[in-house]
Amino acid sequence: MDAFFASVEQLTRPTLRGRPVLVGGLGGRGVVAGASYESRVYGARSAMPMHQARRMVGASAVVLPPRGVVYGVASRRVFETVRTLVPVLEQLSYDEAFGEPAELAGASADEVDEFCRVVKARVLSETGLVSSIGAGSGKQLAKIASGLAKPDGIRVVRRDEERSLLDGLPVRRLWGIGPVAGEKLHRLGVETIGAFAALTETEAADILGGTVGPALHRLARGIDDRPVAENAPAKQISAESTFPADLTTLDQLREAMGPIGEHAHARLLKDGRGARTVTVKLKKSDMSTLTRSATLPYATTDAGTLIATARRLLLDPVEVGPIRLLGVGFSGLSEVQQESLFPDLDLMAADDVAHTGPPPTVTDLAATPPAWRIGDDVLHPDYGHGWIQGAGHGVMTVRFETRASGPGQARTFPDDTPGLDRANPVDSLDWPDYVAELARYQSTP
DNA sequence: TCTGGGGTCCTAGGACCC
DNA sequence: TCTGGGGTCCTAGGACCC
Repeated sequence: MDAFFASVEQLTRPTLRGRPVLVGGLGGRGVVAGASYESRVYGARSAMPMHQARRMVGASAVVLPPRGVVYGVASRRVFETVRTLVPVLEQLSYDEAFGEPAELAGASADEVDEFCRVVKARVLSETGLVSSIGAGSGKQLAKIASGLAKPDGIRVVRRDEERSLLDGLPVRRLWGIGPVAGEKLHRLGVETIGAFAALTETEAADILGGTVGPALHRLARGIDDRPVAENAPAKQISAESTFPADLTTLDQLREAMGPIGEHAHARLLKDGRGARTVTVKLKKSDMSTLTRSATLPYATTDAGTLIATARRLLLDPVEVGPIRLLGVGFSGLSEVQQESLFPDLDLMAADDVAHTGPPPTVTDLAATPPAWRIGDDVLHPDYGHGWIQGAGHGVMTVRFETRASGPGQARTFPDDTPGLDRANPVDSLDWPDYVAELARYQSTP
């Protein structure tokens, strides 16, 4: 998908179409998670510090916090659509997947191109989102081709052009060569995939390690017979959070562990499996990370056990230095049987919880409801679904629009306007059946 | 005002077992 | 009476991906 997060924002908030949109953390330590093509013109890119991207784009930048649930639903719809044409998909992320449609075995480049056209058109008509498709003899080439196809394109790499295409590309374009490997190769004067391919396998192994080196060397030579396979179940479930300012005491870390541990635990419950190993991750102010882990004798879904284990693993900032990020991970995931050896004790414990309730969380203790923030979805009894364009000084500006409404009007209200309520962000993606029907009718030749 | 959050895979040392 | 080899599990760190 092209500029996926930003494109979903532009789809569901039509006023943003044609404008430089940046999606990501708004705080001082946020980075860009999605940049629309209009913002890329100014040099903004994913993973760039948000303040830097905002400065590059200037006053016209629209900066929005990520709406993960909306992207999740959009992503599901995209791949459900693709699956009708390519049943086996290997999903790489929210917005990218490999497929190897059986009917294209032995097909000509023109036939592959035509197939891609059908997929792209189907994704657009079903979801309203623009995609790019790359095709080649293996996953590495398909991936490179899809990068070349962007935006809104198709690129089919024929066998007889593989070598010349690969040879000229910077070695960093090889999937698996990151900043460290790229720098190692640069120091040795190896700048292109062709130059890397020209090394011996032994040299590749010496530079990049005995496993990774030869594997990447084969890819650089265009040898890529890795299968396309459905994703395996997750091996690890984690949550982490970067603090607005570094934490300097163990007490602060212990307190911060609550919501982060609960977040990770909620996702574990959603997965349905239990975890045996708890890992705590601490990122220091110099960006280096420390991890500590502990393995329990059995897998569990119990929040108390898992979070208490995580708390025991914390290190004291007085000893290790200020901490900017805390993370908790659960691994060693397996089905856990619900039957207990001690049902009576469990009943008593459940009774306990019923009487005392769960311990209060940080959010419970905040007396006031969370304030309206830029990007929030709202519902007004007369004007319908909208999003907050600006907030502060006791007033807020809401633009009433969704994917279905087209560009809408902005109105300004006092913060405490009765009837103005939080809305389900996913509703902004709604596309009434009759509109979809009409779109299909109009696109039929 | 530097650098998010959620993942996978690899390496390497040590414990432990046969 | 000084010491092999293979295997698994656990822990910690790091590269890389989107």
